[in-house]
Amino acid sequence: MELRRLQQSFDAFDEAAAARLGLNRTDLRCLDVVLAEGPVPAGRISVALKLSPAATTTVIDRLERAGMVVRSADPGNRRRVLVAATDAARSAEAEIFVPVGQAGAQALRKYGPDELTVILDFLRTARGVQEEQATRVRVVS
Amino acid sequence: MELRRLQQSFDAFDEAAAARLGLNRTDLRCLDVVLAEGPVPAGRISVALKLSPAATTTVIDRLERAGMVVRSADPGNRRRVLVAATDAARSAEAEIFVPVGQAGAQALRKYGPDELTVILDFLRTARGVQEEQATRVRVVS
DNA sequence: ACATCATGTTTCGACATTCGAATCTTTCTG
DNA sequence: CAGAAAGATTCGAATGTCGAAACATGATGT
Repeated sequence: MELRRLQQSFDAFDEAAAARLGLNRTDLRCLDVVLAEGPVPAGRISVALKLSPAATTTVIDRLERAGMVVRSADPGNRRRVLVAATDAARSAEAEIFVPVGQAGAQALRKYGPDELTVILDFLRTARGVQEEQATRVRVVS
Repeated sequence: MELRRLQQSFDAFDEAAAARLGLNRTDLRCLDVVLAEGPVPAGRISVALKLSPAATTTVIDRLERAGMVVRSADPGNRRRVLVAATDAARSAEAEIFVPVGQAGAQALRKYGPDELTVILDFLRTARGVQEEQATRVRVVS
């Protein structure tokens, strides 16, 4: 299946990006969340990454040591720790991730509206199949 | 992007499949290779999974202990160890993985030839973009 | 033949990542 | 205002991975 190869190429990109930044894959996913959602509480990262609170703490530790995020107390709730991206993280984003979106958008220009509709429908259909099969497999039959 | 969600759904399926079989994700990928390629030498698994030889040995150990594969000496080259799937593995395949392919094929029936062409072209284009960006990121600039 | 080198896998010790349970602080509730 | 709940961290244990060394087998040159 061609989808398989696409998956592998995503994997290869993530791998390359992580290596470039000197991070592991988990840290990279965490950074992605922080960049996408602005300052987020640690617990939010925990659920987004499906990691235990303990593991999340150490992920944030590593990113902080790498200079990619900073912790700050939430003024409205001092139990919370807010994690925010640093300038270094934003510049990494600009250098590594933004061009991917641009290249992707560029590549899509060759398709007409009808074709884009088909593509979008396909993506949703494929996702539907995967989710359906995942729940089937999860069932304790 | 919708591709992101598709990726996540693949991830969720793999997660569910691994949990169902009581394996970790690496072991599952290994089993996938063995099922797909018939009896394979351990070194082949090592490169397919991008794991060190040492790690590969322990992956095979775990799968063997789980009753999913068996080791046998390659008659033509006794340094080699051939890893083959067991009946238990084939039945797991039939129960978990085969239906995914069937459901996928079924879902594709709603598209006409032209639409399938567009979809295939898109998948290849997307992969091209990802690979291109991966090599860009890998460059030591 | 045979010493030497190359190939393929395994063993061993070390390191990194994750988890569960316990702890600590802050906030909510009766 | 005492006790429970929420949010994050610390600690020790378990798991997965690696590099280097070891081991067995096969290939090569003289």
